[in-house]
Amino acid sequence: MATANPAAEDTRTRLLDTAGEVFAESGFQAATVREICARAGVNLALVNYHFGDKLELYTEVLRRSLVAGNNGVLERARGNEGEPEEALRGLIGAMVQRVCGTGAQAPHVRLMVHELAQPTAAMQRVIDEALRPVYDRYRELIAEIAGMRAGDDAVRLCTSSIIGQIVHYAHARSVLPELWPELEMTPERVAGIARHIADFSLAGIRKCAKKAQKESEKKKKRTEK
Amino acid sequence: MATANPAAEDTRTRLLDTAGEVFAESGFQAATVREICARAGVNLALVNYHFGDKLELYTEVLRRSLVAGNNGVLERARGNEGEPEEALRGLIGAMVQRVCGTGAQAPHVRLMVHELAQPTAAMQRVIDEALRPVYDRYRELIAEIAGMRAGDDAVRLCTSSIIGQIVHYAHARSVLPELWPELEMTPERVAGIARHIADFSLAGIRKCAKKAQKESEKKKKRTEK
DNA sequence: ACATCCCTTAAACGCCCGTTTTAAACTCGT
DNA sequence: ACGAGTTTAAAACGGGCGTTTAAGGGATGT
Repeated sequence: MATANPAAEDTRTRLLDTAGEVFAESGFQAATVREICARAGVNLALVNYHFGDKLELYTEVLRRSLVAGNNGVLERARGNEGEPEEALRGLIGAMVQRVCGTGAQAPHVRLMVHELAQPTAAMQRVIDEALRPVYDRYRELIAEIAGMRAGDDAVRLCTSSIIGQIVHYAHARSVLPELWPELEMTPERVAGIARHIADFSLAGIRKCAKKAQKESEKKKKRTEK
Repeated sequence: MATANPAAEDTRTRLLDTAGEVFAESGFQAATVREICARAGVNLALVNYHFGDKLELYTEVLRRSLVAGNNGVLERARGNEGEPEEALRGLIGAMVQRVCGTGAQAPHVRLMVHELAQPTAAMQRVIDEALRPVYDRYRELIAEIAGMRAGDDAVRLCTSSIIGQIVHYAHARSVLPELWPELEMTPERVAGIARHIADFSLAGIRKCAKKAQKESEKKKKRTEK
């Protein structure tokens, strides 16, 4: 056995990259092995030779995408320990940049959009490796800012509110140009969107915190009576 | 010609209803004519007899869904003219109920989710009849609340924030039970989600309004100098 | 009663899919 | 230099899809 053909790794990688693009465009079901191989400039049988079948190719694409996708998002928020508001801003900024970006990161997000619309067997892995860590990190930060516990319903609602605002730009990508024709995703615009979501959400979180405080005071009074 | 066979209308309707369910589950591409006919208990060829082909069946399903879907959403917000905040709360409540509802309205939303993930030729109709009216109504209300114009970027950002929060519950439907296992979509819970989004967003909108006011004052000062 | 027309049925067609097979080309240890 | 082992190429296979076709009911108007 021993040394593999040096071209083989190239072909395998090229196949993975191209598959990532095609799966990102069409989703797992609608993407075809023929399309992937044609675009990669490799033979049709290579998918089965290198990966066994279409599903394993997809799984490998998704695995690589998850590894590459999480790099930098959670880390960007780790830097500002002790300043939860700045950490939240950093996390929102990183995610918005990923979601709205038009560069190499776009396939990662579009893969997720398809996976959410039509989950495959790989969904559980996506949840555990990509979604839950981010979701939990948001809850931590929001709980700290609002002075609540990460398990509180109010914290979870705020978390959904923030994530919803961000991923909306991924899901609405195909219709936003119709509803907001002037919108162009320049770096400044992306930063502006992130700033808006952070400001908007911090105001919302503080409102939730006040509301919860009032209610707990009411409860206190009630028990005192 | 005159009187059509009464059974014909039945099968046509049954086909439409079943197709709505199947398309909502799988999307246009992944749904199969055979599955639809089998579930409806009708012959395979009837899709082509009654509708011509799969795409026209889908278009008709979508058309009916759009008609049924818009009924009540915008109307519920029309009642409170002159009180934009209450109108906004009503609009958010109606949309959340539709998105989170588990009843007959669920297919409508899921159709949209699939259409967004993988747009078909019917996308333009979806935008014009379902999305733009709601989007514009949000902009009107937000502009009124914030004291801005509906065309302002800040208003559009707030609109995306609100819509994003709401439709998040549609897109995340397949993963939310994993991330928030205790969540059950009881009517009270749905109402609570709507209330949260309204409170959260009104706080965000007011923050945006303040920010815009400060900036316009700064500009004023700058021009005075 | 019969002819008419709309509706339904069952079977088949052609196409594209994922996958497999067969043979040719290439690489590398000896 | 050469043959064993590995990688590529091309064609074909079986299956599921949307769609079509040709024939079979069944109520209706005369």
